[in-house]
Amino acid sequence: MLETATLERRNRGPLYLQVAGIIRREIANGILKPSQRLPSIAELAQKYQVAVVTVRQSISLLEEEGLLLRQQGKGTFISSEPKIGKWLVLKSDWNSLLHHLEGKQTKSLAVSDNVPPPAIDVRIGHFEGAYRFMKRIHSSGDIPYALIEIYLSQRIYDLAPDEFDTSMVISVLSEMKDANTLDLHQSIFFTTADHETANALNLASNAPIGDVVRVITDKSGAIIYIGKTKYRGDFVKLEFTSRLHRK
Amino acid sequence: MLETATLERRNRGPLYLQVAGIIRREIANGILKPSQRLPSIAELAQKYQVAVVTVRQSISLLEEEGLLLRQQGKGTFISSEPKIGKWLVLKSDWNSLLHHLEGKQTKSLAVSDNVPPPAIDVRIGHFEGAYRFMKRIHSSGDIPYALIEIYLSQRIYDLAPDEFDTSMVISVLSEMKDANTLDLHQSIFFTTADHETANALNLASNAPIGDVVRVITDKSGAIIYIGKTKYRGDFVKLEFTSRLHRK
DNA sequence: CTCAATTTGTTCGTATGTATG
DNA sequence: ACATACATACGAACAAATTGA
Repeated sequence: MLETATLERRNRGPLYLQVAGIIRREIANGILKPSQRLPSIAELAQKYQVAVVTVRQSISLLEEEGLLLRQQGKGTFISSEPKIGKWLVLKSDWNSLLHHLEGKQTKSLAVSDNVPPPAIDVRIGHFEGAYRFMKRIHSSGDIPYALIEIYLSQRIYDLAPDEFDTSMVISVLSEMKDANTLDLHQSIFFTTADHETANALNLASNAPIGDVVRVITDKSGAIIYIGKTKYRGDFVKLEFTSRLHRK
Repeated sequence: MLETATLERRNRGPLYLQVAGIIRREIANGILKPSQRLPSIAELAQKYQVAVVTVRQSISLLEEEGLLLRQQGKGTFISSEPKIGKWLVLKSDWNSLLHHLEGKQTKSLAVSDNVPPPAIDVRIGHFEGAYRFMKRIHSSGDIPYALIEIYLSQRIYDLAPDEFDTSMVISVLSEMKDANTLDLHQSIFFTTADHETANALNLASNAPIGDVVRVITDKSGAIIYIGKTKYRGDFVKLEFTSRLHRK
């Protein structure tokens, strides 16, 4: 009885896509490096316990994507300039959230006033009245890398509507008085792109994405900001840095 | 012009799996709530632009997974106790990393001494000599939720080998002198399970996971710890909390 | 230079799975 | 439930390019 090991024969989609996914990820993560030679197709087939033809199909797909280069008689090589594995690094502490706009564009998709706040399954704080809703896409160069839904307390929005409309919301918030009494809560989920996100970010509907929910509360515990951001998994990495201080 | 919208007709696997994935995700994210009634199969087919039979196939799969309950003549309902969407919350700041072991088990998979450090593509710090390698699985109840590979500076390990072998490494580190001069760098990637991770965590090979790389440096900038952790996306969420302090 | 070994490329055939009407 | 079309997975045979003995 052969152990199929890693690959799911049922319910998880075509084998050749699973194999392609594994190799694609190894390239993205730098395990396979540019110009490096892949094991022969026969070896890969042995490794993953699939037919040679199936591996070939995976390889063909990755070649179309520009990640691999095949040479008859020589072997298969990682492209010297794979368009993958170049991470957009987002440092996600308070200070760094502010200046991450150089070379990046924001496009507004939707806006509406006096919206009820979304369900937040935590006891982070309490809601206050109505919120202003804004949906935006962030791009870096040509590449859309995040889809964000913002709920900003209407009370806060009305303090500086023009600025909130044209600038990054968190950036504007940080310029306001009492800004240093605000708390930032970030929840990170690892999931796959839904319908809308896949469209907006030009992804397949099962592509891995990061779902980050940011909630900002003021010193009274009122929730003044909720931001739900979906990041492309193949392009974005988040970074957090902290100094140990024991309690 | 019909909107195919979300679903990929090519190269992304069977339609019924894509549809099942969408519904599964909506349950996990709380968009569809326990005991709630699903739209009729005909409506779903209309919504996703696929054949009725295809939706039926998706529904059957989710019923097998225990997420849905079908009642002839009434409709399809979200299970009242879906085994999904109940998050294991890991607070990932320094203090919280220490006590996150109640009700959780750690199993050691591999250990080896004097290993060269892995490639770290950053200028976080400098390596020092050899490292001790440890591979572990963390479980909560019956559920394995993380696979972690640890590289601990051999110099540090030799200070308290027994404790590092039996306890959580970061926890032991924090008990050592000069602990409050240590810096923690966390990088978070959104990706899909590879071969080994899928096996270890009992996942399909393309399931979404979070890949967190933690690097700890001492005050001289020496890298004393590298931890590469892969978290199950369907079970783990990370939380970060911070207070705004403007510079 | 020739030959053998290796590796990818191409083309059959066949069985099963998937999607639709 | 059935019929049809297409996709997926496998194995096998042979062709073409590369390498090194």
